[in-house]
Amino acid sequence: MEEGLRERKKRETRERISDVATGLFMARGFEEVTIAEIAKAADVSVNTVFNYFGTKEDLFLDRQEEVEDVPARVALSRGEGESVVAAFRRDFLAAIETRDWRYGMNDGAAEFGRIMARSPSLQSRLREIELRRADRLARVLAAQTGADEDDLRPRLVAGQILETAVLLTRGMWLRLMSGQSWEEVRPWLREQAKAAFDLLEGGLGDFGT
Amino acid sequence: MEEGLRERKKRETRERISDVATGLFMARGFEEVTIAEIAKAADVSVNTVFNYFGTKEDLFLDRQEEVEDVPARVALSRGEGESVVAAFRRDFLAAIETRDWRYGMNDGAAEFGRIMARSPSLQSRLREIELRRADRLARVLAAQTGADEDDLRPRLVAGQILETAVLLTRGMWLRLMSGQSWEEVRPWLREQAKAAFDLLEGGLGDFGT
DNA sequence: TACAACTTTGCAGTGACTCTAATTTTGTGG
DNA sequence: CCACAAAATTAGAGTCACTGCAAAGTTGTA
Repeated sequence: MEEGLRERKKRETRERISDVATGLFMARGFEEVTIAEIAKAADVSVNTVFNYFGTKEDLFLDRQEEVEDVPARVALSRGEGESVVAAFRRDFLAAIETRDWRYGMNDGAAEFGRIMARSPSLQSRLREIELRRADRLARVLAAQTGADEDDLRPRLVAGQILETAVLLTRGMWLRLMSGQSWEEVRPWLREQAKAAFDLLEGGLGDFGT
Repeated sequence: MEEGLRERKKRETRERISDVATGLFMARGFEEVTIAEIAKAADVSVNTVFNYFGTKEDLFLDRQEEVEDVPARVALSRGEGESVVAAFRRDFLAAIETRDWRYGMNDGAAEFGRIMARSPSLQSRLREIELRRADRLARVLAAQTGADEDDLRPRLVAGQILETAVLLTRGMWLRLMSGQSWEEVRPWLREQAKAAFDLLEGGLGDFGT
């Protein structure tokens, strides 16, 4: 299937807008940049920006949406007899070693975190994406375990696991943002991830007594 | 300490605005009502509305914010030797029997849920409140267990517990919204709550194998 | 080359929210 | 009871994300 001129132009325009926007956000922060500026810098009209991106937040969180089904895929592709928690533990610990961008561990992480931290609307949008991730994971788990419609457990399991991953990631961001290098953060993250998944696997039990 | 005329008027104005707004939202939905309408109906200027409520969402979620520290208090007031999970299980199961409004189990729950369900911005605001609840609970837990600054576990425990409560509540809302009576929903909620807290207490272990 | 389909644009809104400068209302000291 | 300060309310003008529509431009196709 050839990519015609029309398709190519559309892709290019979309990428140009996204790149220009990201550059401006990085330089000056999310709230401080208006869509009108982005449009002008990308040499398109404001309406064209909205043709490609439904909201301003989408301009920044584009790639997060793309990987909305990552957790569901982790659950689907786990080994025979491997528990769900085990699969996510393995995936997350591997991500630490490879600095997987799907978990926000790539190079720009500190800057990404700084921008997120200063914009409530971006944070809220990210939470939305995480919510959809959890819902999708829950559907996969429900199908795999044959749980019936009324059973909340698949959704609970999905929620617990993703909440764990989110909190680990948030901790990582905070440390990167405070100026620590990735090599300083990595051991902490490894250790906390292990503790977190242990807690998840073994339960909160008598925590706090 | 007397309540002077000024204080009384302020309180009355605030309540009038909040009541008028809630009434309009109930009748026509959140997005469908403008602040200008609310101001006119409450016989104040638009600016006065913003004097009392920072955002439109706050007009509806006023009471939720008031009880932002409920989970922290549950943790603080638990019995000697009682685990955190046990305390929340107890509190939640009790709430089911008394239809505690703090857990959204009061009479207007179905209508409340319907309005929430149709407004993404309200949902996002509620998530924010829940986030702050979890942060506050985490601080209490950290203090109680003497966990050090780097230890994510208190925040993880807080997150897991509140996520559980949120999902139980969401399930309840969905059922109430679909027309089921409270008497039909209650047994389901009891059962699911027990299962949920069991899962939380004992861990996800080999779920999904 | 003509025509249909699609993309981009301009224009005119709407509505939440902000800022500033009046104007009104309330508490207080003489 | 009367000024005067402090606080509350208001009007007015503006910003910005986002929407809807119709006109203009571009691309694929017969």
